[in-house]
Amino acid sequence: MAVTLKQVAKRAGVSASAVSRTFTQGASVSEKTRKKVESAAAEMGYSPNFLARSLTTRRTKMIGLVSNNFHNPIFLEVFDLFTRGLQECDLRPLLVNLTDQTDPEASVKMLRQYSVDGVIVASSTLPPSFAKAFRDSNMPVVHAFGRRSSNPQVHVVGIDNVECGRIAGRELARRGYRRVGFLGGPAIATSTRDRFDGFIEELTNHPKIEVSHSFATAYSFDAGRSEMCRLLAQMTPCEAYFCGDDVLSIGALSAISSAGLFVPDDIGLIGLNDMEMAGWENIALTTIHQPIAKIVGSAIELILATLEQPDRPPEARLFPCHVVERNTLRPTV
Amino acid sequence: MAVTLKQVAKRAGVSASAVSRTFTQGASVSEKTRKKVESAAAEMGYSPNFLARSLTTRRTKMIGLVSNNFHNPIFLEVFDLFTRGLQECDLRPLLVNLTDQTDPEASVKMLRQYSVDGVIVASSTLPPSFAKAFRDSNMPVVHAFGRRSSNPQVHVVGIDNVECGRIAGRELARRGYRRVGFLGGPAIATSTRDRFDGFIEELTNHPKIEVSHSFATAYSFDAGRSEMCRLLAQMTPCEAYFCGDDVLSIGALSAISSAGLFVPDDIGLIGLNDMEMAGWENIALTTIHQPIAKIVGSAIELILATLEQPDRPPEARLFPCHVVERNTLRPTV
DNA sequence: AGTCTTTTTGCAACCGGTTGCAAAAACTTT
DNA sequence: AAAGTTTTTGCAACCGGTTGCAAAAAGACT
Repeated sequence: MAVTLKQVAKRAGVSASAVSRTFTQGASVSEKTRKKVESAAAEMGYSPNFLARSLTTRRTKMIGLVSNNFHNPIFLEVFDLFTRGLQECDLRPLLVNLTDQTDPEASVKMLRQYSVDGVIVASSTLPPSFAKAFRDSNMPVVHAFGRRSSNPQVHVVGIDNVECGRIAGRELARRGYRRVGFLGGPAIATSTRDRFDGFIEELTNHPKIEVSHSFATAYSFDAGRSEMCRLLAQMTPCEAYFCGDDVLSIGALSAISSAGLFVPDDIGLIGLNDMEMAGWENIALTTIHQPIAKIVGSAIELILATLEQPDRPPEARLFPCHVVERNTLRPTV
Repeated sequence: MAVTLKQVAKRAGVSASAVSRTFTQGASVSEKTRKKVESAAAEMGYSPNFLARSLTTRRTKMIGLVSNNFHNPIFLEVFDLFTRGLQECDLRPLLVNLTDQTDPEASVKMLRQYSVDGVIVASSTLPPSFAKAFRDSNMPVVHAFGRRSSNPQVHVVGIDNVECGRIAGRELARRGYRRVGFLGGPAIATSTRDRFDGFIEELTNHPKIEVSHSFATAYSFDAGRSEMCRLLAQMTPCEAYFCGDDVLSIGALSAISSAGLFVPDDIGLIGLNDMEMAGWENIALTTIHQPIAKIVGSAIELILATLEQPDRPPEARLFPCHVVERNTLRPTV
């Protein structure tokens, strides 16, 4: 059906190689034959078949984009940034939705079968071993929003979740809260654990502050809401909570107002991410800003570099985060 | 690097064809050679290269998923459903983010170069001609969330936007509002126009109701918020508004409460989509439910059918919508 | 055991391109 | 004009598979 190189060659009265060369960067073709080929190609509506080409060049310009966060609105921003960024580099994202499955094997196999040039794992909940499975199968891989491990095996781009926990702890202490809580995401998620560790660590510097914690079942509105409902039903809820991320915070916010309480007067809340929605005027969440665009940009940059140089030693790029003050924490005392 | 069919053939002591046949459905291989091949393949970690295969089979099992709605949270649900659904059918989504570009040419070319088996256009704002460009280039295509046109050229799956406009009009009339407004999405979007037309049409049945309208610049929170701010600054805002979609409604909601007004007491609001967020307790938007999962499922079904039978006549599948009552319209009089 | 069927197998051509290599063509230089 | 140099060209092999076809092997039947 589609026009092939050979047909163009015939029409232009040249060899197949000549046609191929006109369509490959930096190949040697005279201006004269190039013109002939180009006009023949234009008349016939020819454009080269990338997959056939990839067979010999060993480059498909496809990147596997693997994620399991399809319920956190921040990931729409993430996908937007990734797809735009990749397209600008002339790469095509092959999207893989892991749903609930956390075993990399099937994805590794599938992405190998499609010969993707590299893989970006975009998830804050998957363990480093997940990304490593791609590496072990000889694919360039970058884990975006991943966890930096002590001896890194794959490229990681993200934030220092432990430090974010500290920042949150410091911020609550600074505001004079005396009973604070950690309302985390799923307890198995690496990001949750790290944020928790940092939070606890920071608050050991403030021995007078009472700290408690609990975990929601997912990074989602509903999970945040129901966990906060549970907490409010207890004898003594905390004065302020550090929520695992913004969408949990928004769920918590909803639970609090349903209980007839007010933020920040009755209960303080600080989130993490600074997703678009956190800035919406009817939410106005005080939160820790995660520089998503930088993370995504850097992940793309890193995957590109790794395509050039596959055995580049694994690198961890962590970006600093900062508090964005809005209306869910009381003013400093 | 990767293991090839030939290597497996050698190891198993059979011909290349034998190996190929063990990995193709319904090919004729004896149990004995199949076993030999399978164990050799397992030892060497072989799995067939899909792209090389596609060269002869003319099937890549890749589907282009083209969208321009990366700022409306409902599209995260849409992408989740599409990716899951396609994966279940053993198809891979190659994601294309159109950003602001509305010219299909580049996407058509690119997806042809990658030999995708079919294309799903997921957008409520692109015109039918966009999807048609793929059809014209001989690719099976389904336009999800698209507009049904009088003589359909491509498959369309979605809702009847005109009817939705009518439903909204009817609902506002039923509640006894006397001055109502249409706060639409971008005026060029087909969905906006259709919803508008239906709304107006319905309200001509109620000559005593005053109707006005305006358009936001995008289907986004900010656009909804600023348009509603503008409306509230006018002499006489309406008693109730039909917003182009939920995310616009939520923006409008925010503007209203910033102005110190209350919903539904001072102003009524009805949205469209019934996205997850509309049900969040602190939003509780009365809205028209669009059956997204059905639309996506049906779009996938239709693209599958079209892969089998490419010249299947274009079909329009429109699903009925209904009002979901929450807290943003006053009770019926 | 010999003949006829059916199943399995390998050969070779092909899918749509790229690329090393040597020959041909186009320039330079003397 | 001949020789030397550089650029352009086509041939043929290859990338990793699939598939039509005819030959070989296996099974069924006298």
